[in-house]
Amino acid sequence: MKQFIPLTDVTRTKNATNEEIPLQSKLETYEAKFKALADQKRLYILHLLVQQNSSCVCDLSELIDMPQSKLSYHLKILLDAGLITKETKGTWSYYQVNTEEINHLLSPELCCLFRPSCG
Amino acid sequence: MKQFIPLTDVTRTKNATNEEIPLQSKLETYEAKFKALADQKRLYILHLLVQQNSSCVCDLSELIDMPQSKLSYHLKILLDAGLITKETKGTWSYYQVNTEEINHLLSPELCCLFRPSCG
DNA sequence: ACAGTATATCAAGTATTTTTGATTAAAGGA
DNA sequence: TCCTTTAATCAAAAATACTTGATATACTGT
Repeated sequence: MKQFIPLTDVTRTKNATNEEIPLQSKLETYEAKFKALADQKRLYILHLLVQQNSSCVCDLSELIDMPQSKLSYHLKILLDAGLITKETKGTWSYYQVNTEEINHLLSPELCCLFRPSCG
Repeated sequence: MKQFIPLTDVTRTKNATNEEIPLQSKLETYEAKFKALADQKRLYILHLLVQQNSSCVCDLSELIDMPQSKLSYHLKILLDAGLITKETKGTWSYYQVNTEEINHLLSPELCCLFRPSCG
């Protein structure tokens, strides 16, 4: 599995050990993040997750009317891209939007789509 | 071909005729835009375009070392998503980044990747 | 221990996207 | 006019991504 690199580390242009991050690896990271966003179903999952604040797969599965295996597949893509986080409690997996990451990536007006209050 | 809808019309939540834009059609628009960004080659093309300010296909083709037909294919995807604009002069097609659209879509720090000066 | 629930993963099939090389059309210059 | 350049499009092949249904694992409650 591809390792999740936080956006802050990419936009800063230098990583923790003060080395320049080459353009190529920046583009790879962005590609993965935009790929994760490049799907209506996943955008809708993000939208639902924000409104629920935190939700397990089975609850989401009913909200979005999507078979469990399909939902897990899409959640994994969002997770690997660092756009959501996962916390496991017993057999349940609770997913949450990684707001900080979304804010680093998207414009304020677009982030709005992923906030509880506004449309 | 899918019609380009400016982001402003989507984030405003109402269109010109004051009708609510349903979530579904917003998500469709975003999906198209993120799909266009979800590719290393296209991100690099955007990056080059910003630095050149304006460039024709043949010049870009040398900069990026990519066959012409492939480049035209990717440029069309960016164009259809409204992320770049095209101006034809004789046999030449000059492409340019649609800065306004990029600014509406991406965070200020990310937009930085698509500005002449910074990284 | 047993039955039931939650979720991840797998393999196969399907669909979509990308690449490639060729062709076409339109414009410029000798 | 004829040759060259520019760039869009096309069709086929190759590569990716998504869907589906089944299976496996781990936990819950009785």
